[in-house]
Amino acid sequence: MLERGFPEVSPHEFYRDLFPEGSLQSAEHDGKGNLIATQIRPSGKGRTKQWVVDDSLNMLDKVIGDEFGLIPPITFYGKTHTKQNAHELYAVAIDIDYVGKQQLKNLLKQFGNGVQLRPTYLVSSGKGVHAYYFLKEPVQLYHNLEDTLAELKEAFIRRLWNDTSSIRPDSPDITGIYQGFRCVGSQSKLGADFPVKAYKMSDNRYTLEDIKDSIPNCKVDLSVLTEKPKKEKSKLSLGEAKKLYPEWYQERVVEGRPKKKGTWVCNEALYEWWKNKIFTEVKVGGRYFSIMALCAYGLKCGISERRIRQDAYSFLEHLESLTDDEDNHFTREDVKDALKALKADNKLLSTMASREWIEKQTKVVIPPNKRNGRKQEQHLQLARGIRALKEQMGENVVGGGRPDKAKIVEEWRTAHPEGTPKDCIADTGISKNTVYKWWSVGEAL
DNA sequence: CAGTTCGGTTGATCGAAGTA
DNA sequence: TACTTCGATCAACCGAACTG
Repeated sequence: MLERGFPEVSPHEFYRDLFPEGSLQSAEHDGKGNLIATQIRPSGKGRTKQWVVDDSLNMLDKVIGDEFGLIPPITFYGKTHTKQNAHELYAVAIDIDYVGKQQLKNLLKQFGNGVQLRPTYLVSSGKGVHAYYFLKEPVQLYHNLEDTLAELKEAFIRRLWNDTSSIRPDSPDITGIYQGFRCVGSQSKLGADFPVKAYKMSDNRYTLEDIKDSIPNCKVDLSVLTEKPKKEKSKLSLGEAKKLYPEWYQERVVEGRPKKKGTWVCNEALYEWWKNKIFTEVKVGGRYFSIMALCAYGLKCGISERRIRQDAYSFLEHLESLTDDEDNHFTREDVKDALKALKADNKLLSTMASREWIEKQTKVVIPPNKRNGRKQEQHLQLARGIRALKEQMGENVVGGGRPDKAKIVEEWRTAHPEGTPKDCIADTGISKNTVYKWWSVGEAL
C-alpha cells in the first residue's frame, strides 16, 4: 500500500535512527538515559512488563513480534515509564486514526507539496498512522516544560488530523508527550498478520520551532524551552507542615476546633466508615491488615495517634472472637505490630492508603466501580473525604460546584456606583436572580 | 415593576475504567 | 504508564412563575 518509493525499515534500523549509537546508556553510570519498552497483556493474562533497552538495542527483541508493545520516543532514567523518570524527547510522534486509502493518498500529497510538514518516518499502526518527526537535538524534559510541549503537540495534532487525513476528523486523539506508541515490529490492532511497519519518508530532522512554524497562527510560546528551570520556592504549606510536624498538626486539629465546621466531621466519617467495616466485614486473614488500614485512614483524616491506638485495641476482642483455628489467634501483639504503621514513612503510607491495596490485604470488598446502590455511595464517600481533606490542608480548591459570579457583580457596582440592578442585569447579561443575590453582598461592604 | 421561590441546567471535579 | 472518558455529585446559575 505504501509502495511509492518509500522504503520499509526494520524495527532495529528505525530505533537506531531515532536513538543514534551513543545516545543511550552503555555503561552503568554514564549519565545517559534508556528506552523503556512496555508490554501490555490482555486482561487476565499476566502482568504488564517493562524492559530497559540500552544502547545495544538488544532488548528490543522482547517486544518485537509481540501482541501489544509500546515504546515512547523518550529516554528515561531508571526502570519505569513514568513522568518522573523521563529524560529526553527524541521525536514528536503524532497519531492519526481512521485513515483510509484515500486519506493516506491525501496525506502523502500534502507531505509532498509542502502543505504539511513531511515526517521523518510514517508508521502504519493498523487503522491509522503514526507520523514521527525526529528532532535535531533531543529536548530535555524538565517538568516546567510539560505544559508548553503538550500545547504545541495538541496544535500539531489538530493541524495534521483533519477532514482530508482521517475518516473521523472531529474527534482527534490528543495524546500527551509521554504517551507510548505501538512499537515498530509488534502486532497491530488487526492481528499477527499485520505487524506495525515503518516507512522512511525523508532524512529531515526538525526543531520544535520548525514544527511551530508549520502550523498557521500557532501562538505557543516556546521561550521557556530555552530557559533553565527555576528553583522551586520553598514554601511551607499546611500539608507539608502536617508531614513535618504530625503531632502539632493533630493536636491542632483534634483539640483546637477547626475553623470550618463540617469539614473534619466529614473526614472523620471516612475513618468511622472504615471502623464500621472492621466490625462488619473483616474476616480471618484480613485482621492484621485491617488495623494497618485503620492507621492509614486515621492519619489521612487527621485523627490523633492516641485515638487511633485506642480504637485499634478496642477491636481486639471482636477480631479475636472470629478465630476459627486454635493456631491462629489474634493477640495484643498483633495489634501492636500493626500499629507500627503509624510510624511508617510516607511511601509505605501511600501504598497502604490505596483502595486496591486495602482491598487485597484485608479481603474487604471496597467496591471498585459498579455504580449501583450503596457501592456508589461508598465511592462518593471516599471522594468527598479526600476533597474535604485537601480543603482542610489548605489546598484551597474549590471543588464541588459551579463557580459563582459574585466578582462580576461587585466589579460592575464599583464601575457604576449609581447603577441600578436593572442596568446591571442588562449590562452583564447575568440573570436578575443572580444579580440580586450578590447585590446585597456588595452592600454590606 | 422590584424582588423572591422553585426546579431544571450547567460547569467543575472526583475515582475508576478504558484505551493507546 | 499516561491520559481521556464515564457516571455521578455538588453548588450555583437562570428561566418561569409567583408575590406585593
